[in-house]
Amino acid sequence: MAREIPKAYEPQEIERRWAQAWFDDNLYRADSSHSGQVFSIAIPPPNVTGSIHIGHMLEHTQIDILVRWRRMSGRRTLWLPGIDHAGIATQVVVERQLAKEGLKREQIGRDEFERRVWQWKAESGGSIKKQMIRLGVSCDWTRERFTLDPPMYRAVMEAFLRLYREGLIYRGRYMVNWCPRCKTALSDLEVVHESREGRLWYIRYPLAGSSEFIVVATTRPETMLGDTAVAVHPDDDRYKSLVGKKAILPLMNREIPIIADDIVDREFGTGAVKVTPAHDPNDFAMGQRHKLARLGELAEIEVIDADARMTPAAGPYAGLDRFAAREKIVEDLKSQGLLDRVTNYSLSAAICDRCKTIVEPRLSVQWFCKMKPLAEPAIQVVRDGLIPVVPENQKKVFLDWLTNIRDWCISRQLWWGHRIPIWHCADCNAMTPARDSRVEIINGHAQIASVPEKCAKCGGSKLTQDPDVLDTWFSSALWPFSTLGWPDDTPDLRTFYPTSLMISGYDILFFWDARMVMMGLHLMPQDEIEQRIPFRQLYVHAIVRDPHGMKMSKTRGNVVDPLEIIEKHGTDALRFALTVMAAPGTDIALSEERILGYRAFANKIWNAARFLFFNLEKIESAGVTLEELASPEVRAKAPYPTCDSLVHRWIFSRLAAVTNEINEALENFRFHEAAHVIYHFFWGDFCDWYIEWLKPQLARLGERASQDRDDAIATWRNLFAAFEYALRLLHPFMPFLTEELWHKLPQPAGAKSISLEPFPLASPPWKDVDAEQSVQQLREIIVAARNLRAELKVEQRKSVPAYFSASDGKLNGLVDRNAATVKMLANLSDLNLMPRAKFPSGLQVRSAPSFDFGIVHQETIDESAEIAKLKKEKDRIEKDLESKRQRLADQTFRSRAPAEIVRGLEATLAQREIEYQKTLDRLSQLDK
RNA sequence: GGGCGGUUAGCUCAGUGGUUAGAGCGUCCCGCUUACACCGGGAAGGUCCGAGGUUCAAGUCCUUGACCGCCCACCA
Repeated sequence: MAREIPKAYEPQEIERRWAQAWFDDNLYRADSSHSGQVFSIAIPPPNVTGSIHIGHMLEHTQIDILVRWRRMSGRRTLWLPGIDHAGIATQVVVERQLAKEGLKREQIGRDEFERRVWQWKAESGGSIKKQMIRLGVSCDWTRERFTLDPPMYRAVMEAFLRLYREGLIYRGRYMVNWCPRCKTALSDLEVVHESREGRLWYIRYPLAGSSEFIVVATTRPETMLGDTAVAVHPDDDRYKSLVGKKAILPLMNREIPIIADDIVDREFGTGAVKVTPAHDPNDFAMGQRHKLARLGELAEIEVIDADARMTPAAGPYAGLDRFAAREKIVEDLKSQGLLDRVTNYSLSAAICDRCKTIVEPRLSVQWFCKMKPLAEPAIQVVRDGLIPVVPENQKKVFLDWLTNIRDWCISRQLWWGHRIPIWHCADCNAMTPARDSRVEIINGHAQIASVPEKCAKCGGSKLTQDPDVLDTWFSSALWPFSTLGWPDDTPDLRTFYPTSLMISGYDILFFWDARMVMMGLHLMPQDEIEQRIPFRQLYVHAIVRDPHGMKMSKTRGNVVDPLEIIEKHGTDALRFALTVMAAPGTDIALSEERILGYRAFANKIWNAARFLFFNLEKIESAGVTLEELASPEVRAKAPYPTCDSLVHRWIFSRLAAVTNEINEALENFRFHEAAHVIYHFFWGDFCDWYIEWLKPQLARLGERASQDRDDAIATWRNLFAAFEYALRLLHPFMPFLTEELWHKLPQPAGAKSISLEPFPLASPPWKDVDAEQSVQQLREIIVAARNLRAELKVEQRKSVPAYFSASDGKLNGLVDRNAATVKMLANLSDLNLMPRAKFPSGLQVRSAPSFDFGIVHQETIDESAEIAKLKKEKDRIEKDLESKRQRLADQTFRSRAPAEIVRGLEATLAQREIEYQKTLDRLSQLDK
């Protein structure tokens, strides 16, 4: 048994050692072959390209706390880890690598490109896993998943094929968000809007056969080349007469109709709008409505291509970049006198979430998932509380989004991802799906196996697979069940689905959480809807901000790297800091000072342990072994009675209370409360009071008298038992520290980890109101004594005599019985109990409603300051008394408020009156 | 345009209608008492953003205003 422990807690080596041990031992492997209550959770899989950031740290900390707590509480617990292939992000990384070699992916081809990505993954993709292991997350690593692994690939194929056959996935030419840099379509969610200063150009469109103009306002003059109409509101008197007439499109000299449509806002600009069906979603819809197709091929004129360059249809501007074209067009309009005016206009720019390039609305052929039918059941389960959402206001956000949901563009023009299992016929253009979802492994990687042999429509054999891959979030949506073996009916799926809980950030509520609910409900086979939901609860956590509440960002330079912090202060300290600040629904302002504070907390506990072991030599020289004091069997029978057991009754009563508070807080995701409770218990109750109070008793071990000796042994046993019990309470929050210390205590043979020990659950029978009250009163008296000493500038080490007067005999008896402790903790040489009236003269006295406490004052006190202070106190009490008396005099209050409240107020008033009187007494003493 | 948060001590934040509103850090005073200076003891510091209202009782509930932040939206 290692008795010597270092003076300061140095977490680095200890944490690394335990993290590795937990991983190597497969300590958190979940068993699906037994019955019993289950707690399961699927990790929000970090991106394979990523590195652990502070958001992961928060998320993993919260999950790990709950997982450790549930596991210790006896649930069969699974936390399933995994990594996401992260389509665009990963592809970008490898493309950059290629660029360094002067290559583009098109040059090396799809197969070679995919090979390169896999190679990259093999080399660098493991770092995030290593980091997670280092964090000590209690995942079941035997069940680790990667979204492109064969079983997952197959699940994605299965989901796609089913939805396709049901008509919920379709292909078509629609307006999508197009990123000209990533060269792929994006879903609406992957486009973010940023407010930017822009311009509004007013352009004159000459009316055909007239010298008049109609002026339109636009933020995007370059699109005018693709205009096929001008639209006005049908009720707009200014333009009514023009509807049905033609305008001449400047620069292109094309005749376009003037149409009327309700969507036009009469207030905006001139009330006349140019219509560009190929480059604006509204205009596209208008084009459809007005069947501009009757104009033949001019209906949707694409003037901007996939690279955001002007197409041949842009005439003289062909080949120019979209923004260069804009400038030139404005120039040309100006020189032709067709630019009416330009105003400043603040607009919201649509930009690619990944690369921040301005996104282009673009017509293209894409795959879509029909959302309305999927959203309805999801709305139902959330609305009806089958999946409670915490904090609850997120529920509304969730439901609003689902209610207004639009179809989801699921195809991406990338090479890294799950390839769409559909084949196109070269002869008749019909589509033929894979025959089933089976996958085969080619070059070590999954790929669809059941390739169709001939076209389902014409029987032709010239089939080519659709080149697109699926949005990464499509596979994410299946995560809670694809990771458990779906579509097969596996023991894991039967045991752990629905998962117990989903914890994720509010930033991916729509990206991920909502889609998991929809897919789970639609694809899982069970009849009962509550068996199909992907998780039984949804906890939405906040984001971590910098010390001033600013969002962390690379450009601001205020990003903190959790791994750096961990190296400096330890994982436990960071975990605790994040936890104690994590009130549901509010963001966290994380500062290094705060982390330092919890590093100090870890050190405090470390040193409490150190104290326990410090005296072992003395103990052993007295012939007592550590096992006798702290073996599991001995601990189990605590608390042990002693001849003066007040403080023991008190600490165990506190433990009982704290146990209930922590369990209840965790039950309700009130992480900050739970952490707060254990913090103050350990530091305040256990270290500051319990240990300090016990010190003299512990020292009595060497004494000959058998009563003292027995008492000392009982005291030691209680101390160890309380400490070990508290370590278990703390373990989910500070896993490393508690594991290390727990192993320094005697443990049963084969005991592996504190994390597999029971978490204190059922309310232990230790509640002792009398002991809590008594210790509270003694604490107040000791604090009053210290307070008075400090005010009188009595030297800290100097022991002085004191006088004490209690308001009642009970308190007097309590102080009498505990005089030794009071004297020790307040450093008093003597404690004389006598009525206030008999206090010797020349004392300085401090008073509380229930007692007076006096010591001889050594120095003259600053009387005027003292008087000022007392007057302030007097005013305060007067105000308080007045308001209380008023309330008590109010008959409505007396008749309507609960009797308990009235009684409480009366009692407080009585106390305050005593305080008031005592304050007046002191004032009159000083004033004379 | 719609919606959601927030405004409480110098700073960052808790606070579940009820008796004298809390924490951490910071500040000030005193202490290296053999667990811990990553410590111990003590102290100062708040008309809970403003205005109305409900209630016996409001930091807490309602209405409204101001300011700050965020999300959503087919804001030419």
